[in-house]
This record gives sequence, C-alpha cells and structure tokens, in this order.
Amino acid sequence: MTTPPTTGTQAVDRAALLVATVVRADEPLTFADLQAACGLPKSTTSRMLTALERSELLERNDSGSYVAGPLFWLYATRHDPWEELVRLARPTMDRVGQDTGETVNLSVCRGDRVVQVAQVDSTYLLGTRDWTAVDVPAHSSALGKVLLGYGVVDLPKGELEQLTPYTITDREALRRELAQAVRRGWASTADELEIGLSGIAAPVRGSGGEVVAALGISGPSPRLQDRREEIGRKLSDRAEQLSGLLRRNTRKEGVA
Amino acid sequence: MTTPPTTGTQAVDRAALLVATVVRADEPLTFADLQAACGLPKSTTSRMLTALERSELLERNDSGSYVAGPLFWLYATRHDPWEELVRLARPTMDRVGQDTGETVNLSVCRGDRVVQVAQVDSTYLLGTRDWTAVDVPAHSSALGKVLLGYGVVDLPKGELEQLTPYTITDREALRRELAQAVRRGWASTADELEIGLSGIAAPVRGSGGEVVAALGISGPSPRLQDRREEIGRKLSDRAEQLSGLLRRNTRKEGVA
DNA sequence: GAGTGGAGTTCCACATCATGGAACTCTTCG
DNA sequence: CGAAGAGTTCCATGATGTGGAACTCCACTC
Repeated sequence: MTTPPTTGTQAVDRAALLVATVVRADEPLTFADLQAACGLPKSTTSRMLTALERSELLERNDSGSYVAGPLFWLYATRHDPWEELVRLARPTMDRVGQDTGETVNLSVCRGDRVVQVAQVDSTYLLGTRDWTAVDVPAHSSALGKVLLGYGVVDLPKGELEQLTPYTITDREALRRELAQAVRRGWASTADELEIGLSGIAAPVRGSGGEVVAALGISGPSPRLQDRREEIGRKLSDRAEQLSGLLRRNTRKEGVA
Repeated sequence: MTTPPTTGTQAVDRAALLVATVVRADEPLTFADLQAACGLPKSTTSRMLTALERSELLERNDSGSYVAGPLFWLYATRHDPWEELVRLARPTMDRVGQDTGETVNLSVCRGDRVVQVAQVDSTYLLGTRDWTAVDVPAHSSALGKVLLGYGVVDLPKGELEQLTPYTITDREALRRELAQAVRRGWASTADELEIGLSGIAAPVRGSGGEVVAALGISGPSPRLQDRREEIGRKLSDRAEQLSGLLRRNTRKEGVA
C-alpha cells in the first residue's frame, strides 16, 4: 500500500478515493475525517474536494460535511438496485404463494431499514395487505429477524419498540431467538407485530454468499400455528433455490 | 467555455466530466462516445477510464461500454431518492383520501417507467389494490398521462398497448388528450386501463418548477363519473400546495 | 491468408499541472 | 483580546499528467 502499481493517475486516484470514502461511509464526513481517512495533505484535500463538489460528485450538507453529490442522487432516481433481484425472485415467490396460499414478501435492507420490495398476495380473503414499503420495526417481523440475524441490518440504539404483549423487547432474548433462527435457517414471529399475525422467513444469499434479502410469508396466526416447521423448511428450501439463481445471474460484486 | 476559471485540477475535472457524462447519459457509452463527448485525446481518455474503472466509479458492461460503477449501485441500495418526497406528500395524500374516499397514489418516473411511490388506500370496500410498483403503460393511467404530458416520461417506441376498447392508442389523439390535460391542470382516464376503473391525476412540481411527480386517485368509474371535474380541480389544488412545500424543502437541484 | 481499417493501449520526451509546506484568513472558544 | 483550529490560497518546484505517434488487437473483406 505504499505506491500503487500504476502510473499517470495520481490525481484521479486520489480524487476517486475521496469519493469512495464518502459514499462508502454513508454518513457525512468532515474535511478532517476525509483528510485523515485518505492520508492526503490539507492543501491537496482542499483542492480536490472543491473540484469534486464543482463536478457534482460530492456535495456539502448544511453543516459543511461532505456527502455523495447530485450525480449519485440522479443515478438513484433512475435505477432500482433491486430490479434484478425482484425479477429473478418472482417465480420463486409465486411458487411459495401456491405452496402456502399466504401473502409472500421479499425484503431487503435499505439504509438501516427493512423494506419490502416485492409481494405476492394471499389467495385467502383474510390476508396481509399492501405491505410494500411499510416501515415495520425489524425485531417484530420474521423478515426483519432474518436480516437482523445475519447482520444485514442492525438493531436500533434505544429501547426496542413493544408493539404487542408478545413483542420481544429484551435484547438478550432476541439475541437467542436470532441465533436459533440462523441455526435452523428460518425465523418466525407470532403475534409480535400485530395480534393475530404470524410470519415465517428465510435468508436469500447473493452472488458472494452474503445474505442480501429475506423471503417470507405472513398470515393469520391460527392458520400458520401448526405449519410453522413445515413452512419454515419449505421457505428455507425455496430461498436457497433462489440464492442459487442469484449466484449465477448477479453482477460480480455484492454489498460492502 | 474555453478554459474553466480554476486551476490545479485539470485531471480531476476531466475525470469527473467522464463520470458525469456516463451517469447522465444513462445508457452505456463506448470509448469513442466518451472521447467525442468530452473532447479529450485518446490516450488521456484511456488512462482516465482505466483509473476510474479501478476506482469503481465506472464499470464496463459485457460489450465493453462504460456504465456507472459499483459505487453508484451501492449508493442506490442505501438511499431512496423519493423518501423526502413521500414524507412531504403524506399529509397531502391523506387529505385527498379524506376528500374523496378513493385510493390515492403518488407516481414518479424511474428510468422510463412510471412507478407508484406512495399510496393511501380507499375507504370503500371496492377499491384499487396494492398498486405500488405495478408496471402499467403510461398512456393508460391518469398518473401516466400527467407525466407524459409534461415530458417527464416519453412514450415507448412501438405500438401503444390496447388494454381495453377505450385505451387511446392513436398517437395523435393521445397528443391532443395530453395537451388538454396540461392546459387544464389535470388528466383523467375512464376504462382505459381496465374496464370499470377510472383515474384522475395532477402534476406535482419540484423546487425548480419542473414536474417531478403525479398525484392522483383511482376508483370505480361509476363512482367517479360525475365528479371528474370537481375532483380534478381539487387534486390540482392539492398538488399545487404540495408543490409549494417542495419548493421550500427540497435540495437545491432537480432532475437533469 | 494477406490486407485494411477501426478501436484502444502503451510509450516516452516534454512542460504543464498537481504538489505540499508555509503563510494566510476566518471562526470559535477561553 | 489572544490562541488554537479548520480550511483556503499561494507559489516555487519537479514530479506527474500529457498527447502525438507507434503499436497491438481484433473483425472484416477480398
């Protein structure tokens, strides 16, 4: 890491390093943070940051820290990063829908939230409704538990929200629950998000083997009560099939 | 535009120009495209593109053309560009829901598609269902007509899909319809997407005055039939209020 | 299979352009 | 009011990026 084995690109490399540092950090970085992280002299850092800001690759927030610039925002308005995932997952989700008759969901982590990116509706009259983009605390849904268990999302700082008397709010109890879920390959909830609502979910792995999403179903607790094990295993299988698909079809790299 | 009034940043500026060109183009650009677009000598272009690729700011697709690199993708997985819009729009949408009782939707353009980014459900039993992220031809929905009318999305190349006998598939007729919608400030559809389904929508403007989204309702045609005018004007008002909010709250720049 | 042209990479002498230490300018805080 | 911190500007220096030309690698064509 002394001198890159390349030539004629010092300035560009350094500039790119600054941009990459900001984007990967995913939180505003101050001038000093950046200077330290990249190990560049003050004057160089200053000159480059100014140029990058002018070019819209970076931008300063109200407090003067650097964040990803308008070009990144523009890119995000035009590209759905989960498009491919959803496309590849659709057949699997349909099959799960046929298997169980329940509402099927695919969740990923966006920032520090769990979001639903695709859904197949229940065939029953009584079913979970438009779930997409609903913001639900991770520790209270099966999908969330999967993503938590594999470290795709982190628990929020403060108290864990108690949504029903059954919501697990004790961090230690939750840790055990998550560990178990990881061990057996699927997670479940019963009445923890809403009385009467149960969910079961399993991890989906990306091309690098890292967990990128959770595949799950949800429905009325009475209907799922006795099929937990069976559905859990089924989901786990289906999720693994999907993971196989992704391994073959996805772009080279995963998430940082 | 002869010489930028800045100094000591030629390399970075040029590199940034290459990246910006690729991101804004939003389609794979060949080496030659880039060289031409940026007016740089071959050797410089080559050296820089190699460096940018190494830094993950750019990436080459299968056919060797350049596209936005992994850093952009990473950013997109973490940030929802419509988060702010949805947050600001929520109260307005709720109000529209109360006004009309119908399903309320907020749509934007992602790439060349119209996507729903937020929804308030109908209070009626008979209502439009989970609509979010459903892919519907722009010319057959009111929301789509608004975005088409203001040039936020473009019509697809080939034949316009005929979904019902009432779908407008004649480009000239559609052009007139869109012009009228723009003139009066709202668009509507009746049985053009699905028999029995009607929709009404109005444009929402961003901080720069450009149309960035469409606010609309949809419901059974019989229920909307006679209230078209009234709801259209109401929606237009609400959308304008929302636009006012955005003007004050949104980041400096809009869309390219 | 030699011949041609287009597309992109590598080379290298040159001087332009980025470099970074130091001086300078604002703020902030004691 | 003085001192320290944070960031910008200056400028002499030479390392670094530059770009024309030569070169390589295809993909076609006759």
